Amino acid sequence: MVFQKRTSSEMESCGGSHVAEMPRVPKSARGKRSVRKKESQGQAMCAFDLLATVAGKLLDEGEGSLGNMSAGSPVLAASAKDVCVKQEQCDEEGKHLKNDVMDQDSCNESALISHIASQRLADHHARKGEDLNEVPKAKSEAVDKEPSMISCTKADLGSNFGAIADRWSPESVESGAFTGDAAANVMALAAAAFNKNAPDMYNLLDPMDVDVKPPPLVSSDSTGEMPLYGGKIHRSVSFPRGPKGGAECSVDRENDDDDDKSSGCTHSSTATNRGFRPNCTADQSRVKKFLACKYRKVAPARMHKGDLSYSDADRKPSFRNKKMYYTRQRTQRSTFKRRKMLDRHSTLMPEEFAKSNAKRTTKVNAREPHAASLEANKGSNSTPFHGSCKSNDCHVKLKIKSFKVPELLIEIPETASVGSLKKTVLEAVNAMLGGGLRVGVLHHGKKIRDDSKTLIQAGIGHDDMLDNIGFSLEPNCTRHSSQVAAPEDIEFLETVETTEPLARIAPADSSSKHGEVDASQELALTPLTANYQGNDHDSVHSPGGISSPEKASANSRAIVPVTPVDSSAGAIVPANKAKRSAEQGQRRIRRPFSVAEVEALVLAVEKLGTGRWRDVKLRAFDNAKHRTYVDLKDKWKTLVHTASISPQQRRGEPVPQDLLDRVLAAQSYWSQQQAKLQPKTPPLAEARLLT
DNA sequence: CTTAGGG
DNA sequence: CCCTAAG
Repeated sequence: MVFQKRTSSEMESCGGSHVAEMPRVPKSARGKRSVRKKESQGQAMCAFDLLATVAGKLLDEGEGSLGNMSAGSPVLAASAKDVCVKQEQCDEEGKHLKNDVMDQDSCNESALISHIASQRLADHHARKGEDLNEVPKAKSEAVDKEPSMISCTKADLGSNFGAIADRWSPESVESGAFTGDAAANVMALAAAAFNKNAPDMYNLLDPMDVDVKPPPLVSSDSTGEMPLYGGKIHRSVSFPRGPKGGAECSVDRENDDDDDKSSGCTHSSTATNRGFRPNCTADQSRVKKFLACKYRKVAPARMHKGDLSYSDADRKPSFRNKKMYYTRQRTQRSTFKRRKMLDRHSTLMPEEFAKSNAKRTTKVNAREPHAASLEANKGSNSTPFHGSCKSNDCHVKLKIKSFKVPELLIEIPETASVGSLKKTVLEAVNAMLGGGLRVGVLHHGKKIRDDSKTLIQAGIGHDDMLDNIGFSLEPNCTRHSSQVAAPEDIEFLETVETTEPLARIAPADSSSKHGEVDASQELALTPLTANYQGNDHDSVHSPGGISSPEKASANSRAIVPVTPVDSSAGAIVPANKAKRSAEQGQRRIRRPFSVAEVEALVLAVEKLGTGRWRDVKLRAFDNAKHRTYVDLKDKWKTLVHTASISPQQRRGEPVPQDLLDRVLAAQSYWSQQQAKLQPKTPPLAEARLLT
């Protein structure tokens, strides 16, 4: 039982209700990663799970607990304890279970807390003679099915605090989304209850290892914190505490999905559903070469299994399979990475790709994993090029009206709808673009391969018949052609929020100048894609906003690839074995952090502290496929630096001063925090040195 | 793989 | 951003 001891000071300042992040103590102190919370998944059911576990245990217990219950004693507490004891007794399985439960710890602390709180309240009232009937009854129900646990809570709450309940819809309870006010109220109540029943509370909390961490530097207030990138929404509620003006106690609540309807904070990027943002974010991030093999060896066929079970397991854990479930869960991460690597390593095995997609894709016909496969033809595809170039001086003016996409071969079942056809094509194109393209130049029908040649050398001059020149998009790039955005770029564009899915990739337009219309419509119509949009938009309206829809329609822009690919796009794989191998050594393109990103980063660091970059990533940039934790760390580094230099010396998109201030504040706070915990024998050591 | 730092 | 040593 990992029972993080509270610092006495923390106890005082927080009245025992403090739940904050644990600073990353020097490696060892923090324990193995196994204990690391799987923040990225199953957060919704964390609290749920515990309850479920309890319920399950209770069921197994049989009469014992039931009797307990009718007695009106804090069932939850009792059972929780029970579970613990039991777990300790049990061997293997028990351990797993226990660990797993703890694994989830912080994932949904507040959910637990609030739940507990309400439970407490209910108990409280029950003891006072109120709701005597209702409460026990609700509880017994709760033991039967986990869902009722929730409703029970709500019921209790409702009967006692109608006002709150009003704003606390079942959904919100379940998903953990409450409005700031409601949350505040609840939390206040919780706090009250907490104090009254502190001892009991501990019983509840301890087994959960409700992360006891030093107070976060800044606990977001009731306005709630809203990570910009996560698919989850962090709502923090802080309840007033003792005289100490220091850090606040905050219970951070991370809900993960579809909730938030009641929270009033709607943001495209928050409207995501975790189930859809699975592991497979076809991460383009760089992965060390060897790993791929390594992983492949380790878990060859596991992938599918894990993947497929993911959503299910995630949403509907079963008591019985708990062990299995968590095991899988644990596996997931590596699965994710694995996929990343496979991705990186050129081609994804069609099967896997398709399969994993089929799972999340509502559209892709499950029976037809290879709903669409395409093949781009190897050769270059000449393009209709309207060389309307006037020449003046030594400049050659070219006007490219459109590019022709390399030939694509698409297979789709006859039964497929036109919509899905469109989508498939779109995906195919995107996939291809994502796979990398290169621009070829044709002159008099001949390919000019030597990139170093000057135009003149190549024979392209003003007096040249410009009609003789042509461009082509070629699959399989060794992208050195600056013309085409690197896959990451594409991703970026896509994520930047623009809606144009892809502008004009089709042959010369025939009617509409806004080629993107079609595509975007398509996207919009596809729930699936819509989801991605939410998911993948890692940056929310970057202030410095890169692209705007209009931009895309500029006719000069022959190509504006915006790939919805990534994670889930389609069951298509660029047939052209886009060999990215060459790009192995390619430096990633530079993507300056937007203010929004910076803010998200700051927010996350304020809460998690420095030195937990992986967590920060997961928390605030989970959806930003680029932006590795190393990036975040680096960014923080530069932010700190930036903050410490004069504004005049800063470059790039100016970061709001207040953000920088927060950076400094957080930086110093956490470094202190670290210093405090670091020296295990600081006093002694120093003393010695001094003597 | 993650962290932490230097480059 | 990249690269690496450590853990």
